[in-house]
Amino acid sequence: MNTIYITTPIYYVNAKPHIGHAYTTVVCDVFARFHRMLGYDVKFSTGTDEHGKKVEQSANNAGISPQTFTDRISKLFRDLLPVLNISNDDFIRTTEERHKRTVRYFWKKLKDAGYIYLGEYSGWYDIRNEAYFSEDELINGKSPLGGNVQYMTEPCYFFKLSAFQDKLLKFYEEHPDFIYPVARKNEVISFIKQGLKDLAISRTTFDWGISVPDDPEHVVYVWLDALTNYLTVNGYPDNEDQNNDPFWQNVYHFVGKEIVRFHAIYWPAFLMAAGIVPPKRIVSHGWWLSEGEKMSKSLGNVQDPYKYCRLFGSDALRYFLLREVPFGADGNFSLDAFISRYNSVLANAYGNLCNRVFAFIRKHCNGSVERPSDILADDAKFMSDVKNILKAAIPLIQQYNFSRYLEKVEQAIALANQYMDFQKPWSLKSTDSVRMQDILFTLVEQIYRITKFFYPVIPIAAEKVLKVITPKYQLTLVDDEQIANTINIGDFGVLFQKIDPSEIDTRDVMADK
RNA sequence: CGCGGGGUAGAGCAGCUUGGUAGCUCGUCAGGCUCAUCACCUGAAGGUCGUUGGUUCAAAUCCAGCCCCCGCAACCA
Repeated sequence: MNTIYITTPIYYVNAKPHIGHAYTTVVCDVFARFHRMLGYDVKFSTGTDEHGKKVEQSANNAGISPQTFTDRISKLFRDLLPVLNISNDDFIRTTEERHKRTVRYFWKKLKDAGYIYLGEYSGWYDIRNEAYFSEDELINGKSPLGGNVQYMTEPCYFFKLSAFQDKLLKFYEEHPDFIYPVARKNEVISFIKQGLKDLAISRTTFDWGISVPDDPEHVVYVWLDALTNYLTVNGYPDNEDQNNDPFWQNVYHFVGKEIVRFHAIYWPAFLMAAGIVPPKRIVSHGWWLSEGEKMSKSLGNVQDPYKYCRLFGSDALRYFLLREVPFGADGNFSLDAFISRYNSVLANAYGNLCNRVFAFIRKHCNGSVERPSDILADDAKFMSDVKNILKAAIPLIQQYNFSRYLEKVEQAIALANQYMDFQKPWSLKSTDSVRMQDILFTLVEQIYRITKFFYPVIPIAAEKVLKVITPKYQLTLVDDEQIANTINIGDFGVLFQKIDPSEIDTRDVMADK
């Protein structure tokens, strides 16, 4: 059996989830559902990254302990999952015992292999902002953050990243699809070619982190801590032989473009040092602007995924996120565009198609249609056109091209509407009820096929439709499944209620300040 | 010479890897249908594909320069 292990990044608990977090998670969920339908054994994880100085400070500012603080924010991320209808198998928190154990084991592994050494970190330290800067970053003798600086040196563990420069470049060459898209890969390569310095992987200036084995003065650098979550979820180190693990061999890390470097450089280097094969794919997506501008709290334009789901349903948000922007590129999230796509595709084209066909069968065929004994040329063409379009859609998902995949699904929907208009079953009510039923059966059968392809993106609506057609529907894309020879259509309401733009205001969907 | 992304019909985008009738959604206009969520179907108008030059029988697509717009610049999620 084919296996695949799909991960979201673990989200930093410094702020509550916004549309960007929802996006990454939804992308992974669609990818996961799609692969399940293709018969893959899927492992799909997400979670929260909870250590680090920023979290410690935020907790202090809020007057609560870091653990209480992270419990609170982590819950917001966890609670978003059912709201978005996410089918994850695991939710990992870096503050969990299982993870701390993995990180310490992994650290020792790197150390025993000789890739960790104790050294000194020095630089210009901004005391007020607790951050180091290099000489050329200083502005008029002050830090870029405006604080006074002094030259400081502190003990620090380093990872011998410099030893991996050539190995990484060789690895990319041997695995040309490792980083998607190509633009990001080129960035990574040019970054490495500038030269890799050893990486500081411990801190002594704060406590909120996983203590370094045998040296509790230090806590593990948050990125080393965070990246290791992918191993924790996969059962490491109890399941130590990751190189022969079917999930690890097929792990896809979906990430935002801002963290490609950590996943495509540091992470493979850490793994190589520990004797574990690097992940199979780093798949990077772009960022969302909000109403044409960078999302920011001060502008008050942070799009709130909870509010979209509450107002329009998770299917609608999932559909919009995947359809609006070509995967990999930046996109603009606007309420107008959301409503426009929702109305034209979900309500008008697809929802109305289901409704007109099902309502017709209930009104004029006593709710039941039989498989036709005669297939006319028009029917055959319609069926094969739909089949060909849907078939062409499958590789698009495997290329992460979600928007073009949905374009294909929409093309198939348009074909069905065209077929019905052209065949005019309503004109046959009193003249040829057999032909009329044949047309409707053909339509239902194609709606069934199309809906299965729509399922990974809009699972709730799709299951409603499939269930109306047959209670024994199968969530699979592999076989050219035949539906029953008799179809009974039960009660069916409006699938996607149209949105009246005049009733919705951007204030209804922005996060509270 | 820091790195990267982008500039295609009124709006928003695809197409560029593998050169060869410029496509989609919304909007506009004109028809059709009346099964359906005033939905659906057909047709039309509208683009010298940022700019200049080059390669080629042929360039939105390849190459070079230029002009705008937008991100990112190593302990930072």
